[in-house]
Amino acid sequence: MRLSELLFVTLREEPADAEVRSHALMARAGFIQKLAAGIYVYGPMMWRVLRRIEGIVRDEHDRAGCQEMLMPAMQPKELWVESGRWDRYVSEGILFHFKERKGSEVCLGPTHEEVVTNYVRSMVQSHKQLPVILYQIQTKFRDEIRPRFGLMRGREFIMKDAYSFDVSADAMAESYAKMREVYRNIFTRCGLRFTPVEADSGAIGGSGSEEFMVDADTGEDAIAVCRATGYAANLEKAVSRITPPAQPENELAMHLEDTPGAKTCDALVELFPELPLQRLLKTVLYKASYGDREETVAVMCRGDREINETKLLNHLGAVGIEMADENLVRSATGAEVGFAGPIGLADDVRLLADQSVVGVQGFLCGGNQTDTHYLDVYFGRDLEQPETVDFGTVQAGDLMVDSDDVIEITRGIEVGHIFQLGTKYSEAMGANFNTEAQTLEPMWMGCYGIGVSRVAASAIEQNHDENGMIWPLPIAPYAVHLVQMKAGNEAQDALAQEIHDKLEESGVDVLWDERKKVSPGAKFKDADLIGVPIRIVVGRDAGDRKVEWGLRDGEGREVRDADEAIVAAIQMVQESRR
RNA sequence: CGGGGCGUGGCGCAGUCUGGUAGCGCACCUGCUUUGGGAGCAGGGGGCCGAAGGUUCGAAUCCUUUCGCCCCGACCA
Repeated sequence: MRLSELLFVTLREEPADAEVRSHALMARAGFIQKLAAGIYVYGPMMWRVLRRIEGIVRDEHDRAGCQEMLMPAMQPKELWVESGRWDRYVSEGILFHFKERKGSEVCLGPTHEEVVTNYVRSMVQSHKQLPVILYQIQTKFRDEIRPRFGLMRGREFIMKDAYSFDVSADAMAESYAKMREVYRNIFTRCGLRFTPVEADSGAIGGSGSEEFMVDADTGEDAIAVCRATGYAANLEKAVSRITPPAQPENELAMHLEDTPGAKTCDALVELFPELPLQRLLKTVLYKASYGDREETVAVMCRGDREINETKLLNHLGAVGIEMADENLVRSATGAEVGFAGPIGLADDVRLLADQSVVGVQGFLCGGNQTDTHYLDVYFGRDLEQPETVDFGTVQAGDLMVDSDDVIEITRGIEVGHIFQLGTKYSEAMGANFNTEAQTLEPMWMGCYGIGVSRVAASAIEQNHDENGMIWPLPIAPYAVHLVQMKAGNEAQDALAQEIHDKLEESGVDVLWDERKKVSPGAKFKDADLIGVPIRIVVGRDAGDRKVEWGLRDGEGREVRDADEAIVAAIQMVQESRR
């Protein structure tokens, strides 16, 4: 492709609203253009990248026996009421929905469990038709609370979603295992460094679930990993072991102390410097909602630990939880915010404890009166230890549950998520099949998502330098950037044309910069910015059939014979497709 | 949802406090020169200053309303 014939515009300055590198670079290079918050135009160059990623996704799915299809983006409310998700998605505000002409309500699909289940329940009647795995690549819509980071968290984005249907839990697990392999292959082929992690299944529901995280410091998700054992889990889900603090030297009677203004653990530590932070138990109040009712929940937790709201939410089985506001704290504790404790809470408050309190004795906790705390409190003696569950957030340095290996915390970008849904949707929506024994049973489902546009953004987050993007060859918009120094020079024109033609004939996509009146410096800057992985420069040695060969990441720069360069490029491209 | 900030040629910004009819850099167009890391000179085109209403002889600038965008926060007691 001749660059002079493309709609190709690069900016010297970064757009003011770009926060992460991938966003800034893609915008500068004209790959994307913002239309509204979290909504982007994919330019021709970007679309080439997305199609490459889609190609790999398709190839791996098809190879595993999955079948591609396409479902509507517009979905009737009725389906979502059937699955029971309408109210939750609407109240969380992430569903784009509207009334159509006749007044019935419609949403723009954020995901397609309902539609695919509806489709399959009428298409599949017999166990003989199972298993089946369907997938599609399509634009999804989510009215994110706060879209940001360019393509990383948009309100409209491209997603591949797949759904498996099986006759039993075991068969579902087999499909799931197959898809896990498909995912590993896809991300490996895309040239990404990634970590599969155990995950919480969230609003989609279900049991087993793993996320595929692209390793990146700018990632929105925190991950707990243990190098020794290979354990890796999303922080929402991660579990660990911590050791209880030393027991107090002598047992004193519980008593109330004045702690004026000491509303935080930090303030209390200053007030009682001899007391270790681990022997300070905070009590955090939450408002849990269950759709039809609400409940106030108090959770005790060690002063040096933090509560994991996802674990709490899951344990409670609530639709949502949020930190209690000032008024609720006052009515539950009788005190201002900052003095909540387990003793003397209002009757309707449910008291729980995180496992970090296990073995803590002689501790400090809130007095449920403004400006007071209890000191030297003992479980068993002064109060019953409340129901104790793991509600804690893993911290760097924690130990594995079943070994003495240490856990560390890293960050990643979630590009894929696979779930075992079980029969949640098939039961709710009556997606049943006839068994060999002539009984009717719900299908066992799995669902599997890949953020295609996010894969592109995370590839740049992982591969760039101060000059621009560096695309992994398998997903690069072009494989070879042919930079012609001086357009109009006879020898250069002839050699560049020849290289271009030979590469294209071999199926290698070439971007040929033959722009006139553009200085060599500008051409190099543009080439660096758009990050095509292989670069061949046709310049002053064109008469001798010599070119400069180099990779965008700076490797292997040398003067080569033109024919050698052609062969080398073809070979690299072919290798990258395996 | 709470707080803060910003909307001025395609992009990045100044001008707003102290009203007088819009400017700079990049990009773009024409010509000449230039050609291995964002070339030089000369000439040129393009903006009802987010929108609506108000104050005024006069509004990018002051007042009111509204829309959009960005950032931070959403309280670990």
